Amino acid sequence: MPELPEVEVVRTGLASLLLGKKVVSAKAFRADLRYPLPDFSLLTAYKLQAIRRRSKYLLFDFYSDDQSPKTLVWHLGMTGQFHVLPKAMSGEKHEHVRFDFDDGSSLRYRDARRFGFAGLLSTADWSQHAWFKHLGVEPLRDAFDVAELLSHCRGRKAPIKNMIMDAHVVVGVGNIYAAESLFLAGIHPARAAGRISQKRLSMLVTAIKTTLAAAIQAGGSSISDFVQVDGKPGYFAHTFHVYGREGESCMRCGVKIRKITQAGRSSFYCPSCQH
DNA sequence: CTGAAGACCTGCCTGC
DNA sequence: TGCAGGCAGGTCTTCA
Repeated sequence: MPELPEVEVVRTGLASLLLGKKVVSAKAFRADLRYPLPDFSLLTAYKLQAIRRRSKYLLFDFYSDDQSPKTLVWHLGMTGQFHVLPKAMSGEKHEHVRFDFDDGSSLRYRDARRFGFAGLLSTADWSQHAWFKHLGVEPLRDAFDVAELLSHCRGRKAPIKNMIMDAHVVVGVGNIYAAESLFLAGIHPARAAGRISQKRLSMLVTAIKTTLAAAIQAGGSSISDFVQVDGKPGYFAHTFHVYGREGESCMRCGVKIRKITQAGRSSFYCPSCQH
């Protein structure tokens, strides 16, 4: 389900419901998702102190009075969903993990395609884990600027779309927001990254920040099966400029939107507005 | 090193 | 109505 904005919306939703609660029990209903799952029962009697986000990962910080702090790391893959439901409510289809808290609420993880994954790490050194060690900058931070992007693009022949979707370069930009950002910046998705002027890369940096921030503001736009943490369907209608609009008219110039395949993924663009 | 392609899974939509 | 085929938000591994 998620690109960065959706993960951020899930983060704030879960934080509003669960911070300060103590884990009474925690268990998985299968041994693995994408990777083997950790022993969630180790979190019993821990309290949830904070929920952070790095890239598309959620970081749940737990503490206890007599044991060292732990950080539960979670990636939602393509179809992962967290719901907070009453403890008594029965499990849903594809529910793989549940955490019960001391106030009677219950956090459930569903994931039809099981591309999600989780790990239980020490709070002191989670960032040294292989999942995080080589990640690029956060797109909404000041550290993501034209100099940073230029340093990765210089001399590269790979298409710019692949470059901005590469988590070593900048994190959190998925297929949908890559397409939308490139439209806003007027850059063709297949253009070689090393052959784009600094001025246009600068516009791209701004477009990525604007697009992601707007999507977070809208409550996480994109996904047809996006569901809010209270379990209610939470599909926020959102009009994209190019994503999913093959054959329809460009909102800016009227020319028909085209679709191509890059690195096995669909790319949408306006042949008149993007070069 | 770079870049492309395949793999992991299930659900849903399209077309015959 | 049934069923094969294609496609889907992400990431990692393999191969040329």
